[in-house]
Amino acid sequence: MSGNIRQRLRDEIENEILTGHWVPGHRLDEVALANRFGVSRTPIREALLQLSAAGLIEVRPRRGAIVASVGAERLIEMFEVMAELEGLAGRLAVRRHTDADMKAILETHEACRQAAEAGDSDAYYYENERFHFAIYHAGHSQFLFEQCSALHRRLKPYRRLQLRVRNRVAKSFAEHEQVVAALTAGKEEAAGRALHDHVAIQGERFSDFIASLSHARSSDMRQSAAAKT
Amino acid sequence: MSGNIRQRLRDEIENEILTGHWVPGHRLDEVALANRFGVSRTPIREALLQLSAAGLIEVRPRRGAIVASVGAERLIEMFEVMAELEGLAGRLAVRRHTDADMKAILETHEACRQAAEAGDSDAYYYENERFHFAIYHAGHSQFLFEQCSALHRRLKPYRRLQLRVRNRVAKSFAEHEQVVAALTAGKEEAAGRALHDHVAIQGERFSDFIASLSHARSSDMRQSAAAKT
DNA sequence: TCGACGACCATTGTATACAAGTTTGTTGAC
DNA sequence: GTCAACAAACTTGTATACAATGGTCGTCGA
Repeated sequence: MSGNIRQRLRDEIENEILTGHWVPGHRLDEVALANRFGVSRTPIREALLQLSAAGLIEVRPRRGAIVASVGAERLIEMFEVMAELEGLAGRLAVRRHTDADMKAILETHEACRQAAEAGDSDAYYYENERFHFAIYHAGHSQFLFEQCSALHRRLKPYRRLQLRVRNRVAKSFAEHEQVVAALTAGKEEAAGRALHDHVAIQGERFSDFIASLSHARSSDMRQSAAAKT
Repeated sequence: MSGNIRQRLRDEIENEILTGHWVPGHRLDEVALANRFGVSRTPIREALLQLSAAGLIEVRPRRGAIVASVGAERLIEMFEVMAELEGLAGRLAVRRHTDADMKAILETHEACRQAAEAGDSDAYYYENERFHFAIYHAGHSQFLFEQCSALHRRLKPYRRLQLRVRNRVAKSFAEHEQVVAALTAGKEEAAGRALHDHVAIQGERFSDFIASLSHARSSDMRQSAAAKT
């Protein structure tokens, strides 16, 4: 139970950020975190530096670490890259999937269907994640799997918010159906395109979506600034 | 001149790895590095952890850090992803490039031509890098630029080795010509495909290439093991 | 009353000390 | 002679102390 402490800290802090519990711009106080987790500053610092290397936080020399703020343009860029990688994963999945891979994909697809029909966006959010990971896995490229996973996790909070938009769950599932159809038919290009568009469509709608989000954030910051005084 | 020490250490160590000065599997001794750079273990550890987050080294709890060994399959996977991202960068460059972007691309292209005609593979290696970065830049996607840069740097040593293969420089330049032609003609898909294939072709040839590389490495290790006794 | 300069305090960066674990070498027994 | 077990030394992980810097608050002057 040593050496894993840093790992645990990294995961906990990462989780706080990815769940949106800490707003972008939120300052990460080393001593406060050390007290909270009952450790010294050293492992905290090491965890923070790892997170900074992953791009989740920004460390400004002598001025502490803050949760990285992801601007609208950058978010769109990230979805753009994600779309490209998902497309690749889809094509590779068609070429390389085993029976077990396809079984896993179809199972998660069915779980998505149930969540979608129940109108349960939180359940859909969870099953959707499993569906995509099943496809990454079926591509049989460890590196691509890691890249996709990292980006997927990074975009998690925004994806979750978007699923709450009216009808988005139903549309998302319809897109999944196309993906599955192409996969089972063994149509490489179609599967790639379907997955690409499935992700890209989310990025494309973000221009206006972000506007409301950054609005909410600025009110949050006003709130926390007021609480500080 | 503080807080940059860690950055400097990170870059120095990263450089040692990327230039192939330290073989995969090489153990990174914290005190040795601390002595070498004239600092304490703390900033060394922090630099190492950042590198581990970037995937350049592996840290095994209580057992120290080693230079990550990149297996043949993984290397091919990385080129596969790189090809995909370069393709995207090419297509975006067609859509979004400014006059200055195109000027930069053509300039580096000409520099490549001169190096290729001179048969100077080292110069070509350098100019080739600038050429690709110019294209990443022309895509006007900060995130994509970062992803491409990181992967490009990561694959640097292998690319350099490959350029020494007979005729590879000439063939590489011929591929660049196609890329430039598609870019100037404004053909998005063609540019994307040309760049994709330009990178993918390198990965595809690695199966046999790696065999000789790992052979050379094992003889290196025998050598260093002999030197140790 | 507003702005600028200075001092103090809070927080980060680095070093060192201490604890815990892994590896290696030596010794003994089979 | 070889294998195993124990011990010591070396290496990593964590805590704490100290140094350095940036921000903030207060005071003084215009």
